[in-house]
Amino acid sequence: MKEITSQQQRVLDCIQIYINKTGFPPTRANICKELGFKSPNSAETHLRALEKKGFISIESGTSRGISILESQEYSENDYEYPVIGLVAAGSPTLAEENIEKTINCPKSFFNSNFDYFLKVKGLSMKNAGIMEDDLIAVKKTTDVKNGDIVIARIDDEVTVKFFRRKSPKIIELEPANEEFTNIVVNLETDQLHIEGKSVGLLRKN
Amino acid sequence: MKEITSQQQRVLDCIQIYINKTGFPPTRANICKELGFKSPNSAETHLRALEKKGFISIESGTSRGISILESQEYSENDYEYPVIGLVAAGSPTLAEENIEKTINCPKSFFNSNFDYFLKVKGLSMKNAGIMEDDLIAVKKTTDVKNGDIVIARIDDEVTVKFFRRKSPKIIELEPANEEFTNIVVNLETDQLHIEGKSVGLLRKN
DNA sequence: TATTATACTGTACATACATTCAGTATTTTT
DNA sequence: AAAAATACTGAATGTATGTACAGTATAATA
Repeated sequence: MKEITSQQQRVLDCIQIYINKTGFPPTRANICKELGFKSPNSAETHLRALEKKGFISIESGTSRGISILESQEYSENDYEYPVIGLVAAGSPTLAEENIEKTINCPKSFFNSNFDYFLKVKGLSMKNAGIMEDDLIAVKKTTDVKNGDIVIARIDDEVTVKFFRRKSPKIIELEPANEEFTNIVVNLETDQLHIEGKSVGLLRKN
Repeated sequence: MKEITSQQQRVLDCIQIYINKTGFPPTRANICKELGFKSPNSAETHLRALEKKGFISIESGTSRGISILESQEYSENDYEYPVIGLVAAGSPTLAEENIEKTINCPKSFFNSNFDYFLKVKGLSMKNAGIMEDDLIAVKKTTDVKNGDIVIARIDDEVTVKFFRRKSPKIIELEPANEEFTNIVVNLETDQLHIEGKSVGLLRKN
């Protein structure tokens, strides 16, 4: 794979974008229109160069016979899920400054849809198999049941715990680690926000 | 989305396969050749039916202007990874009878490439955050280091444990659970097979 | 029973497209 | 200093391709 020029990169991007948008590759004329060229031969020569350098293949005599090689194209069903660091203070928002990186995975990867990955700090849930730096797949919802692993926020403090409703007004957030104690929340005096619940876990080691 | 007929399904599959193979959709003539039709209009009418039922869209006047909607198409970078049940006896082979199901995920999902998912039985590694029914991403290799979580086989018994080399001839397989004891393997008297090592973990809850 | 959908063959044609040839100009490599 | 690569315009051409029209036949639906 030789070096690509900036103009050739523009053409390659144009092809990828066109495929993503339409489902099929562009013609020479399509590329010209997208990039402002006035002759189909402009596209043609760029395509030849890209083919020679191994970025694409061209099926000769075939309309739209371009395919991108070594492709980073992602499927329609995949999605770039943000990974959010579990900061002790503050709501885990999807604001850009909280996104550590993104992970590409199929939308139907876990049994339930989810909205983001939360990177775990600490070992308060270790007996539930949730270890430091594990990524919890979080579905944003307030609809949680007893025994669910929830992402809860009290004032500015965010934690991951089991959800246990003890009475209509008392909720306990239970860790899975003998070294931690239950957090008892009285809904009449304390503000409890359920940010979401865990629908899966991902660990890279 | 109305019901699809078996013949229309054949055409839809043909389109998907063609795209997977070439990178661009087929022409009417291509479909005819693949499926043995003798008139391009055979393909045409099927395409119209598929479009009417919402399976594909057709860009009129555009060569190869077919795109598959609500697509189950998987990207080039995705792969269907087999999920293998950890049966206490026998090597975890990729033979079809051992594959419980498959999971579609990007090839570069974990930090290292891997070959299959292993479904965990028992809690011998619970302190390492590996719980019953978790899926371990296994890379087939015999190149393991101290502290790696390995899939080891002694005779017909397969287990997941930490790998600890105690001396050139003694290897200990260490569980992560107080209720289990180390397995001491003397390479001179016992047959130890390292099937692979864990490069990640996936949990669906 | 009439109508619509399915499932084809076969012919024909306008146009969408790839592709070649002829130029011009700048930059990079040999 | 010559050759090759890059980066275009512009015109021309053969063919690849979508698509309409004319039939035939069977199964499903109203």
